[in-house]
Amino acid sequence: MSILNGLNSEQRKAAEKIDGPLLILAGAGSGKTRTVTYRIAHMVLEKGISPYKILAVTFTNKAAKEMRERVENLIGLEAKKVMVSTFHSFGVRLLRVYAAKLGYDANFNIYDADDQKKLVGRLMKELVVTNKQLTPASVVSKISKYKEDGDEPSDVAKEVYNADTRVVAAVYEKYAQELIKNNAMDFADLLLNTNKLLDDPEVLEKIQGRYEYVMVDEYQDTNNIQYQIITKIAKKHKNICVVGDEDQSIYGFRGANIRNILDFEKEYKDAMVVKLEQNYRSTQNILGAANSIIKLNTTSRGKNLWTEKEKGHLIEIFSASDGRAEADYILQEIIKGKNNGRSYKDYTVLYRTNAQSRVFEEAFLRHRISYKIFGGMQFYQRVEVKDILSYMRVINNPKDTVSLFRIINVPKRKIGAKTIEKIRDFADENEIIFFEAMGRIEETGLGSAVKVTVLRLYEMLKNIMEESQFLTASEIYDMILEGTNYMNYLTSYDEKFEARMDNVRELRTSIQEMEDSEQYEGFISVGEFLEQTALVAATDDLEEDTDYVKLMTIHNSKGLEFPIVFLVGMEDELFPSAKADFSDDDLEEERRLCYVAITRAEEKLHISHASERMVYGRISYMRDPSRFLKEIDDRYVDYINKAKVTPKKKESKLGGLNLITKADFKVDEKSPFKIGEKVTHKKFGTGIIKDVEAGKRLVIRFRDGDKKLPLVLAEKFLVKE
DNA sequence: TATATCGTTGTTTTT
DNA sequence: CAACGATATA
Repeated sequence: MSILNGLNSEQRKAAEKIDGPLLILAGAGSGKTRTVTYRIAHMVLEKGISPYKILAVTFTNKAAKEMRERVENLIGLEAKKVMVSTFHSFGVRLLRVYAAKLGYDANFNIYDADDQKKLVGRLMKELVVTNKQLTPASVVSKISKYKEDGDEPSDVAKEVYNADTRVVAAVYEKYAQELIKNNAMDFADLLLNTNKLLDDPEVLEKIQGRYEYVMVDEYQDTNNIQYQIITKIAKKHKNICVVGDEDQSIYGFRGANIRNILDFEKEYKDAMVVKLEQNYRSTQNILGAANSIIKLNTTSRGKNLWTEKEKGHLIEIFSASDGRAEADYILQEIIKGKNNGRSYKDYTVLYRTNAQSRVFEEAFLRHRISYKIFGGMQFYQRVEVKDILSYMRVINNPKDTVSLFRIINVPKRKIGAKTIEKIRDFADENEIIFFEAMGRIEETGLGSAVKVTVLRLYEMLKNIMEESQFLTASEIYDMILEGTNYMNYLTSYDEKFEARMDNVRELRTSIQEMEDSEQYEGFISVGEFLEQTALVAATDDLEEDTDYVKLMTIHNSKGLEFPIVFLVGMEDELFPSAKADFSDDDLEEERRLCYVAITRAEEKLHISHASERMVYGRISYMRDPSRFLKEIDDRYVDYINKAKVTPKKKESKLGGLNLITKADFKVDEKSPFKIGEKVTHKKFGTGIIKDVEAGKRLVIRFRDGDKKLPLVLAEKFLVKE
């Protein structure tokens, strides 16, 4: 009697295939995690494979934790020996061991988007970047793209495409050097450097030798670097099992390459492919609606999701007059449900952008409905929390100037830009790090008052650093708060200081919780704590049993399921996003996102849209219902208050992108390219020609902005679709 | 060097 | 709208 009897025939087929490449195409709600966990259990219990030899990679900590727990339920404590990890934590773990091979110390800090922006901003200032189009954020995003594609600064420098590229290349090069100097890695580095490490024969051999069986979850969302990492590890034994669903690939903007899953069989000719098509989650109507939308995607391989469940409720579509009315409708539905024996925790609100959470938050607050928002402004990113974390980061890694500059004058110590510059110069001259230069402040020739404050800060930090190995993170937190008198500083920060103080206290609680957890048994080093905070994901702390309404973006909802779902803000230019309006690839990704949203619902799905809504603090009028709404087959939906037909007069929307209108489609006979045509560029991807300037230059709207291309070059680099 | 005030700018989506 | 940066003034 095999443990696999708990699976259906297809799931079982997948779970039994242990050796060689395996592709599991797992439709939404088809028992993917069940299959994978049973597969692991089968390997360990029935095939006698050592759990140490198994590596399972997921995208979020929550998914990793769930997988670990479910394997543990099946095989007990042996489960702890299986390496279940996210890509990023797996990378960090390896990088800590082999940091030196890449010129890093083991205690490197991890930079988030905020830190990246700060550093890039600093470098742009140093390089005197005058182009106002290039903001730190935009440059960071370009650099991240390069990294996701595996392009080094030198690769970018070779491709001297235009002035912008040259500037970005220069910043990128400095940025890369600066990261090493600061002993810090950004998110992309965690993967990129892991991948580099695996080029080292010693490391590769060790990893390949250890992990004979590799599994990857959510394979449709792997980027090119993650693909390389997995390919290298699995190369020796070829026991690679990837699980995914091309219809749920929603992270293209972050470098995810849907081709990884689509081309798996080409890459591994002897791969077994198993399709899981029975859905255990949703009713027939919900599945029908989801299927009617996704079949319009050209990247969909086509699958037939089916269920034994009943037809269930029709999908209710509500047309609200404005955003407020939309929130009220949802509020009423929840109150009604609550009176009929449902709980808050049965309800989830899904939206396209984080900003949309606000109006619901206000409604729920007014009516004392308990709720929790996942994602958005993360706890660890708040100013006051980040301040304390920055102190910890300096203590963990004195080379980290991004953190050091952040806190050097917080609380106010009268250390300004001038002083920092002088200390920096001194540090450069003497080839020491900035922090050590602070300790030798006497030699800098700065004014005596400022010297005293700098030295006092240095000594405080140095003190904690020296003891830090023996101190647990909460003790270090206490020393920082005491040493800086931070709470006192907060009282005069702004009118929200009380909430800020609460957050700082909550940080203490979160350290304490980790410290007390089974994993750490009372001691967590400051480095370990920082690592945790850097790698948390929005829904990692989602608790199924707590009775609150959950609110999150559709992206954050992936992999989760909820009894009753409100899919809100279903309007063109919001969903699909206005920024996805110009290319088919983008539109298809938005459609997949819509598919993900619909398939989260188990019993009932509400979809709503509003004809007016506050956007950027102004009211946007006559908003059209989302085109995706029209794509749902009518037999699955119930319009509970059919929208008033609004006159079709397209005004140019405030803020956001102006859509290309008919008036733009004038024809320039001389040019082989016409306005409105779709073109592909090998670097920028698909775009739409917006303008043909005097027959000389094309303005093309690509995914990451408008580009101007001289006709001569255009003929060389552009391919018409 | 700190603070006050004004103007600009942006918002997809995230490990 | 709100967060952030640039500029002026103490």
